[in-house]
Amino acid sequence: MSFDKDQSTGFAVNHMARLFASALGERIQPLGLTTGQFPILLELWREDGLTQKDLVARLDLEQATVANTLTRMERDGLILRKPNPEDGRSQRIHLTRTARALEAPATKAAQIVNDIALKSLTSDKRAMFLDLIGQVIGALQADLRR
Amino acid sequence: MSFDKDQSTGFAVNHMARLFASALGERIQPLGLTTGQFPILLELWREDGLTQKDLVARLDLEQATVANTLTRMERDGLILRKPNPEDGRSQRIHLTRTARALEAPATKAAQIVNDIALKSLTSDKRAMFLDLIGQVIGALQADLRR
DNA sequence: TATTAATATATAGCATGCTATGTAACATTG
DNA sequence: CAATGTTACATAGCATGCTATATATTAATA
Repeated sequence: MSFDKDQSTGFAVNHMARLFASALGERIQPLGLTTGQFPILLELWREDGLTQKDLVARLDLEQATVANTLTRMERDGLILRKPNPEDGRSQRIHLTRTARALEAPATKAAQIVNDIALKSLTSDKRAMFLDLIGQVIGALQADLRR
Repeated sequence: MSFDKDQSTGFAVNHMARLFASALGERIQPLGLTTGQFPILLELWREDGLTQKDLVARLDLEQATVANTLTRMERDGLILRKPNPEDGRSQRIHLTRTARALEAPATKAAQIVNDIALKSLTSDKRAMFLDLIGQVIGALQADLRR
C-alpha cells in the first residue's frame, strides 16, 4: 500500500529535470540566455525563419508557451518577428546577429552539462539511458493521447 | 560539433518530466490536488506536523518554493499552519481531514502513472532505469556543489 | 545584558509551462 | 460572394520553481 517517493520514477525524474535545468541555467546565464530559450534557439540555429507553429510542432510545447518565450526573446534582442508574405496570420522568426553568435558557446555549455550528468556512466549505459527515456516518453505520450 | 537536441539527455529529461507531470496532474486534478502539492503531501502523510524547514530538507526544493506551495495548500484547505511551541519562528504544518482522506486515491494515481510510464520495460530495466537516474542526480548534485 | 549573528519564514519579482479564450487572417461552402 | 469555419497567434490567469531580500525570533557573544 505504501508509496515510497524515493522509489517513484516520477519524482526522481522531476528532481533530475530540475537539476539539469539548474546546471544548464548556471552556464548559459553569462551568455544572457535562459533554459526556456535554449530549445527554441537550437531549432532556429538549425533553420532560421521558422514560424511559431513550426516551433510548437518541433518542441512539443504548447503554443502559448512558445509565444510567451518568443516575446521575452524579442525583448532580449535574440529574435525578430517578421511578417510572413505567404500568410498574414503568421510571422517568421529570425535570429539576431547576437543570437547567431551564441550558438557555439551555448551548445558547448549544454554539451558540458550532459557530459557532467553522464560522467559516471559507461558509453553503453548512456545509450541505454537515452533509450529508456525514449521508451518512457513514448509510453506517456501514448497515455496522453487517450 | 553539431549539437543534436534529440540526442541530448537534458532535453529528453525535461520532456519526460513534463509528460510525467501532465499525466499525474490529469489524474489528481479530480481530487483537487496539483502536482506541486503532491510531494509535500507525501511527506505529511508519512509524518504530520513537520515544519517548513523539515519539508525543504526532505524535498530538495528551495524554501521560497515550499512556502508558496504551502500558502496555496492552506488556501485550498489541505493544511493548517499551527504555532510551534518550541520555536516562535517556525510553524508546524498539519494536514486537514480532507487532505488525510486523499492519501489512498492520490497515491494510487501516482502509482498508476508510474506503471503506465514503465509499462514497456521489464522489471530489470525498471530497476536499472531508477538506478541510472539516481547516478545522474548524484552527478548533477556534485556539480552543483562546486 | 545589550549587541550581533544566525535561523525560520514571508514576500517580491521573474521564467517556464499549462489551460482557456480572444482576434485577425485565411479557407470553405451555401 | 457572403456566411461560417479554421488557423495562427496573442493574452489572461494560474502553478511551479527559482533568486534575492525583508522580518521576526532565537542564539551567541562582547
